[in-house]
Amino acid sequence: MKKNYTITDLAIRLGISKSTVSRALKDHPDVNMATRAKVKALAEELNYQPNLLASGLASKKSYIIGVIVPEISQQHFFAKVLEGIQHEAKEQGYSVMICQSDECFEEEVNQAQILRNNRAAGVLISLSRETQSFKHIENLKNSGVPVVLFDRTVSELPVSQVVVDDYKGAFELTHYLLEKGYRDIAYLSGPMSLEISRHRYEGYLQALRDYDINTADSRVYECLKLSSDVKEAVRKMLLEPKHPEAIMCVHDYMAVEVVRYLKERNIQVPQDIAVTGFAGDPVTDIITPTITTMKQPAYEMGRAATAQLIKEINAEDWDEVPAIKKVFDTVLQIKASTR
Amino acid sequence: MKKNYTITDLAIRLGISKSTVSRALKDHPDVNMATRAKVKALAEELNYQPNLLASGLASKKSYIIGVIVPEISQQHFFAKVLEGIQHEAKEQGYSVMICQSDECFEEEVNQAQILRNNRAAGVLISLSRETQSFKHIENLKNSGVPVVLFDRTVSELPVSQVVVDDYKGAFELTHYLLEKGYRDIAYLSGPMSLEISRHRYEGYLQALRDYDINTADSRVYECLKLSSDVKEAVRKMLLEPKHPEAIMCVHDYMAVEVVRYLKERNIQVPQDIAVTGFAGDPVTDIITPTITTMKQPAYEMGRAATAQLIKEINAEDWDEVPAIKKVFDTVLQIKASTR
DNA sequence: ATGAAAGCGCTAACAG
DNA sequence: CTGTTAGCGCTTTCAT
Repeated sequence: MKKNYTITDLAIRLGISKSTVSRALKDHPDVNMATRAKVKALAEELNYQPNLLASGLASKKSYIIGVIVPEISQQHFFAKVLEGIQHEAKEQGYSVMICQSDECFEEEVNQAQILRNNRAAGVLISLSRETQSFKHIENLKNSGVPVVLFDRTVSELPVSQVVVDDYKGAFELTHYLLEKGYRDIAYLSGPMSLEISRHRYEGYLQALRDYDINTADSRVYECLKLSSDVKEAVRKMLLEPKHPEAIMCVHDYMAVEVVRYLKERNIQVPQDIAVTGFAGDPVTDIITPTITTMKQPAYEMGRAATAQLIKEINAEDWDEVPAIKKVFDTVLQIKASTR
Repeated sequence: MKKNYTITDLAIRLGISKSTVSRALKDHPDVNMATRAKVKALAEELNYQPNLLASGLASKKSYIIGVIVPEISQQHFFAKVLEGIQHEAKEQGYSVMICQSDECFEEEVNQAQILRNNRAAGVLISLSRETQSFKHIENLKNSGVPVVLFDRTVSELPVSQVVVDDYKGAFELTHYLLEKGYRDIAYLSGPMSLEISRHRYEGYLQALRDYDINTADSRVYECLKLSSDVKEAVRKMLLEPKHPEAIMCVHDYMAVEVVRYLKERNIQVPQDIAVTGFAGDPVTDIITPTITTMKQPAYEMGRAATAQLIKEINAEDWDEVPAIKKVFDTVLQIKASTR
């Protein structure tokens, strides 16, 4: 088991001081070309590996970006955002520490603390569906750790945010259905605790209103747990005298559930009932029928959030970089689940 | 912006020494109950947060487990393994630092180094498809960082491994097809650079041999890049005088591609050609027809790999914990893509 | 049961 | 351009 060499080791072998070694290694300007070369050569030879704990401790800087996402295995969106985050971070010399809250508030708080204790330079968060209190976010900021929220955010929070225009997305999607002649459009909402759920719902409502449709009549179901809630909601709809002409879902994975359930019940999509999703998950292209959806630019959101975070990390000396809100547009993808 | 309190701050306010505070905080046995209580109370009050960089540096210990996966957005398997890893790690008091190699060797080496420089306590790796050299893994071990490989491993490496019996899985799957009467079974392989690809291929071959089928005749295509390779391979098959009765795919995502392409060409699955996958990705239940596959216990593999890693981390004082190889069985899931 | 002191590996003034 | 000197915040003998 080989020893891990330190700058002191290098210094001794070269007969120079630690500081010079340290400077040489990080290409500090005022260090003689010759010595720099010597140091680097030896470092290479001995396979010197800097101890980032030590350097972080001494410099009070770190190159780790923490990320907290609700989950990664159900929603392709998050996986794709992570890809964007990692690419942007890497390009700017940062590493990424990914944590999952499992949609659990307590766990989110926990992860935030761990990230903070590991002295992450900054943290990116997409809120769990349970999150209603934001002390953990304040704590981070108060400790000097910049935070950028993405996708699942809370507008009022004084932190930068990277989102999609959920209201507009849902509005446009509903509008599209209305133009196509659908009138009786049911809506499967996500948990109203999430701002994005509320925004999408609002967009849906407004579009209906623009068509003078009495929204009081429209069927809206809030689905918390996945599969069971969705099936239950659809089952109820089908019991009513007249089933809806279309079912809008707050998320692709719900739309998938709906389509599967309708198929099970031998109801044709879109002939009998149309279905739409939201997110642009690849699965919407795989299922039969393919599902009309609103694509979110996940990868770009990840990059943007990270770029902003790093900006705040760097600017931190002169504190108070204004919190920005970056809003991406969604793109309507018309597929076979609507006609 | 609040100050981050240190144990020194606590010590001064309580009029006791740093060491006592340190001990009290980590429930060291020989520290008076009363003082311990006082310390903890103050820590709570001031919202003291330990600096893990400092403690890691001083103790030469860390509670971070590094993970390197090829990617997370395409294969549900990896996302699920990560879930298992995180749960197990959390239960044992570890945090997880996830990195993606993006199927790129250079990046994998890079991430390994970053993890090492951040003094990860141990590292879990699933190899990129490019990886042919293993110096980065030796480097980790040589630096005293235990490594456990999972899924994409290399048997010869002297490190613990957590895998599925790929040979057996493919063998059984092929056997199942043969029993069902299929004889002309084409095979879409993954990159032969990966051991799992080779093992699955071997299992396929052996099953054919057991049925006295001339394997020289069987059509095998190695697919490297996803979509294009798969389509090309299937296109070729269809140009031949007689198309295969079944197409086995090394992975569910390939099977999905195949099914989509066959549908595009108006070829019935399974009536004209049967298709099978491997992994047990949820998408195999969503696509029409649903795809027969071999389920891998991803979550359990994640947990097992992590448990083993932590065992090695802890045992490390008395070095040379024997490297183990944990082999999980796969489960055949018969669905609509075969009859 | 507690304190003093040394040091983990590195950075960063400050001198020269 | 380079060396000296202090720490960063915490752990850990070794005394007491």
